[in-house]
Amino acid sequence: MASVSLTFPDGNAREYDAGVTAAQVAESISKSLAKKAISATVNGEHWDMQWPIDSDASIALHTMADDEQANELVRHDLAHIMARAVQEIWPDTKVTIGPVIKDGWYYDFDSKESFTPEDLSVIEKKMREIINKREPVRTEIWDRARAIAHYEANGEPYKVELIESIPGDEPLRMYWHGDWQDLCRGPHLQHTGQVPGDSFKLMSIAGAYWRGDSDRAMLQRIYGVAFTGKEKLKAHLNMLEEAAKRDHRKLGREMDLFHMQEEAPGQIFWHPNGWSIYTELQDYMRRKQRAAGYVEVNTPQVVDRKLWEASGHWDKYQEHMFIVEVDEEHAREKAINALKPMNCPCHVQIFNQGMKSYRDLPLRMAEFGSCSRYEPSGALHGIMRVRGFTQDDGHIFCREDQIEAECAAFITYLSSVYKDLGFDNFEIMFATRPEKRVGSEESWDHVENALENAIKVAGHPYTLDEGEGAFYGPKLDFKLTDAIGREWQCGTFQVDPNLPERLDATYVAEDGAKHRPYMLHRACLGSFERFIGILIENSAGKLPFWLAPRQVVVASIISDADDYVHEVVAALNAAGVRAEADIRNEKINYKVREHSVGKVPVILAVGAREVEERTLTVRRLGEKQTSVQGLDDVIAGLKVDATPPDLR
RNA sequence: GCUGCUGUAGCUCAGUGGUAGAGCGCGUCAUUGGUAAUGACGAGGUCGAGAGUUCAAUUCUCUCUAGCAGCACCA
Repeated sequence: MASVSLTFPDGNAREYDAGVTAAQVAESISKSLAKKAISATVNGEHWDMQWPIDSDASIALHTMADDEQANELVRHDLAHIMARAVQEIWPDTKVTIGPVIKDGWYYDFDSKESFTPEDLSVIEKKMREIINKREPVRTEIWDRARAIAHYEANGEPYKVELIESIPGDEPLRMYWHGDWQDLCRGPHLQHTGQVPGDSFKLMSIAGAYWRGDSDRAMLQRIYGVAFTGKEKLKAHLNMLEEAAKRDHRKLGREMDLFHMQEEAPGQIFWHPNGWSIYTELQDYMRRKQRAAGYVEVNTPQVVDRKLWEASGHWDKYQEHMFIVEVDEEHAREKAINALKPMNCPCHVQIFNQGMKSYRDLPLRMAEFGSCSRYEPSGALHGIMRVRGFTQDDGHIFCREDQIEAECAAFITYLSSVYKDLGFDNFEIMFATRPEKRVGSEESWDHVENALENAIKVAGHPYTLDEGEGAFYGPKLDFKLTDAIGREWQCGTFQVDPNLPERLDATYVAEDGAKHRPYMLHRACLGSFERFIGILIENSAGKLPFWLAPRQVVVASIISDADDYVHEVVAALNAAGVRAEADIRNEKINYKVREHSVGKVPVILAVGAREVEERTLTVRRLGEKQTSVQGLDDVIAGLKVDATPPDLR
């Protein structure tokens, strides 16, 4: 019999009969390892304990201590165990797919009856029973005809469809957890008892389209989370609780920032506190973009369809547009307009006024552009996804040879803004030419190179998103990471030769002839609405002092201090600090609690001592400790805190 | 838009086929207190909108609307 040489992580090699399984290898080392082992890595591939090894290879055996492999297996086995549990409880249920995702797994089912949240604990209980049976997991390779016949006989049409979409030469692997069987690439654990029964939880039920296609059947998806130990599950559930506490919709109410109501779905009523954040942020952005060489413009909200037809939006984007029909009493013709969903066509109109010379390029045009988009109702989410929003929009009109420098400058600008706003980490996604595209290969080469070079000059790591660019040009998307590890796509940089063409934008070059400029679409925050939502959740409502709507409350302890309170408030306001007096007839404990809940960063308490000594007792949000400081020192310090980062 | 769930006082939520309750908040009064809730009293609701069933609907049914979770979209 042929033999194979297996090399272990410590560098030692051992000979085995060809076709040896990882389980047999583990057995040859020790009984306890054979029991504890969950899988192997063979030549870099995650390997089931049952799979045979036919040629020389490197091998590493895994136990539950190897988090990466253990998580994958536990979650994947739980997907199968859950599907088995569901089919045992509701035998008519048809199974589809159940992949591992971040922190857990899901499985999609087709079932006549809809699952309820109460069903989750029933399913969980059944899953634990299956785990406790410690039934073996086994696997076989089947040919297609047998597999299809099997699933047809069992009334599992989705599995049949899946098999038919798998390339013909690929072997089909079948897995059994006890008697329950599923088509699966593997690997899996050795038996169901290897799944820790106390480290998973079914989370929710939701609809999901078969194969992610909104034209196909709606299935029922059950989500679960799972880890290798119960402490890790607990930590995860705590994190979810923390995220719920930070929810901008909850904080928006508690801090009295904004509200939304039924009469204006997807649009925001900004209250004084929220609008203070908004205008502070906008003032900051205005200074930043002016410093970056932009001119600011403003364009109309209601624009005749003719312009949208010319730009192509009428054709491609109409279902997302608010159409405004004006039927004036004596008008012969009904005017049909649309609220602008984007600012770009309007910016081209400004560019097109008068003759532009190559000397005018690059022309950087910015607008805090209010856009209205009829987003699908299910897409709306607090102030993060709305129908009326304002972009920190900008368009750079330039020549092809200016793209690289403009892109590099934008990355610098964006880094500086994100850093000022408390986000040190962001990721760049570089989306390149898609299959369906316009323009010459040569021009795509140039433009893609320009973007790639710009990223390299910035020295920033990036991820290639191949084939995901627009049909007319490549783009960069900027994703920032918040305080609890969530990612948000905010900034974008897109190269567009198409719209200048459609709207006939030209400039006169050195040769005296008219040429087509490129148009670079770019946004840094994305929209003020979404970005403020992210700021709120990132800071859990404890915004940096300069952005906080209510910066200081001066609270009296006794009414004899009222005059001094007013004096301090006036002095702070004169120094550019948003301060207010709280001279209500309440105890200081009550005032401290109320303003702490309201996320006011600084509370200045004033009693007999402070009046006497002209001092203030300073308490910062989140700190138990207070300190007594002189009036002038406090004002000077807070004046600095209240200064936006770009003005310090 | 699709699947499922939800809509009761400003907020968080109980509850019922015979037109409603709690806590917090709000108002009034008393209390002048030293860093996360002083006490008493009081006001406050077309029970999301419309239709149907019923002697009677906040409760049951349907339609609409808005929100929530996910999907599909996306700044």
